Amino acid sequence: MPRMSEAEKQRSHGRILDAAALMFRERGIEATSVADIMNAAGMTHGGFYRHFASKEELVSAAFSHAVDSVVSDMERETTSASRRRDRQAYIETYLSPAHVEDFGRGCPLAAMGTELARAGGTPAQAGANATARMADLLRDDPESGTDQGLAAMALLIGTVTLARLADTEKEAERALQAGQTGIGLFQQQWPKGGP
Amino acid sequence: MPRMSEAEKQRSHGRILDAAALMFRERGIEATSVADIMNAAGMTHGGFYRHFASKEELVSAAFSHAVDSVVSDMERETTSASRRRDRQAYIETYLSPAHVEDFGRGCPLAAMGTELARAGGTPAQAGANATARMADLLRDDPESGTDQGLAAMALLIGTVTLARLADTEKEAERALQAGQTGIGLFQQQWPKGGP
DNA sequence: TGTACATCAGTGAACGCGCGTTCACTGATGTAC
DNA sequence: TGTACATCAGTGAACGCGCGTTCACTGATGTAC
Repeated sequence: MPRMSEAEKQRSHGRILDAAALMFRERGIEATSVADIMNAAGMTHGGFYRHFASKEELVSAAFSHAVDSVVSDMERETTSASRRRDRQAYIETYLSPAHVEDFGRGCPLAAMGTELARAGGTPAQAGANATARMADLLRDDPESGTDQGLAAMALLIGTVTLARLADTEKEAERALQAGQTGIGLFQQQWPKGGP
Repeated sequence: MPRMSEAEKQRSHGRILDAAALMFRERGIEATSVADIMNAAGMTHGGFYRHFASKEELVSAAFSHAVDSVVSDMERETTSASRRRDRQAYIETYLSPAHVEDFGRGCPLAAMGTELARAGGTPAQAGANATARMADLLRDDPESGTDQGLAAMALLIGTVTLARLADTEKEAERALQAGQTGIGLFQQQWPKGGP
């Protein structure tokens, strides 16, 4: 059957990235094998190394791919009003039971953050970039410091982590509610000053 | 050499638990093998199953052991003044560069939370228990709702997660600073009411 | 208190298995003339 | 436009390796008399 055309190869590449971005978040990096991902992408494992030099390289690429898919829509907004609307919608989705249940399509930092930090190197760097990108989008005002976005990001990640551990839906909802209240406080009461 | 006395066995059991609590946090659960832990505890891997029925059982036990070591001192405090002092000291230590660097002796939820949630079953239940325990200790006032402790816990976990991803010390410090400011807001401005 | 014996904590080889990676192979693609 | 040929995307078997778990074995411990 091989060889495929260049266009076909790029399509394969995209399918690998999509599958990896989903499965790494769903099951974790260590628990997901190269063969698992290639199967999900409709290929056998042997072809993997025509696309990536190693699993570690795929980890960075798939993580950044996942971040793009979550964030790039918001980055395109131009007016401050539409940005604010997007931000509110994002927070609402983030702190929803659906997000708690769906690791695979959820926040890449919440799903992979700790594993990336332990991995160090390129994967951790991709994580640091994502942090900056997402914190900037969550930043509420030019008047509040950049820290406000960072704190909001931290609170969102921590809240979803706790909600995912809860053994009942009710406890998960309580965690989400607490996170929501906290975000509200950050938006209304964060000390002004600093760029 | 075998067989050891009952007292000796209990000491071995403690060493396995200590090693597992350290290594699971340091390297992650999946990345730590039963043999690694037994070696660190000064034994060979074969004896493991005289102590635990499976690796999963050890995960729950070691996690709870880690939580105990972090939390039981605080739970012993009786007066509300000494509790408050302990709480402040705990938060300060939590949001320190030392904690960011030291996975192994740090917060078990920050190190293992996501992995426990994915594991489900007993490990996730142990995580849920720990959440309740720690959130209760972080709760600032009888006047603030229980949610305040939960939000504080979430912010702490998220902050350390982001700080651990940072590629420079300066960025890590910025995350910790943002978390500190957020905690301050929770303590002073959290809406009153609720049990 | 002394003796005979069952128990069982820890050892180290072995089990089947799946991992990340390599490689000879295939045949359609893209290129040179 | 047609032909000859090098390229290389994807296949599937194979590599060495470490995993969680099992097991026959050992000898000190704890127990029964």
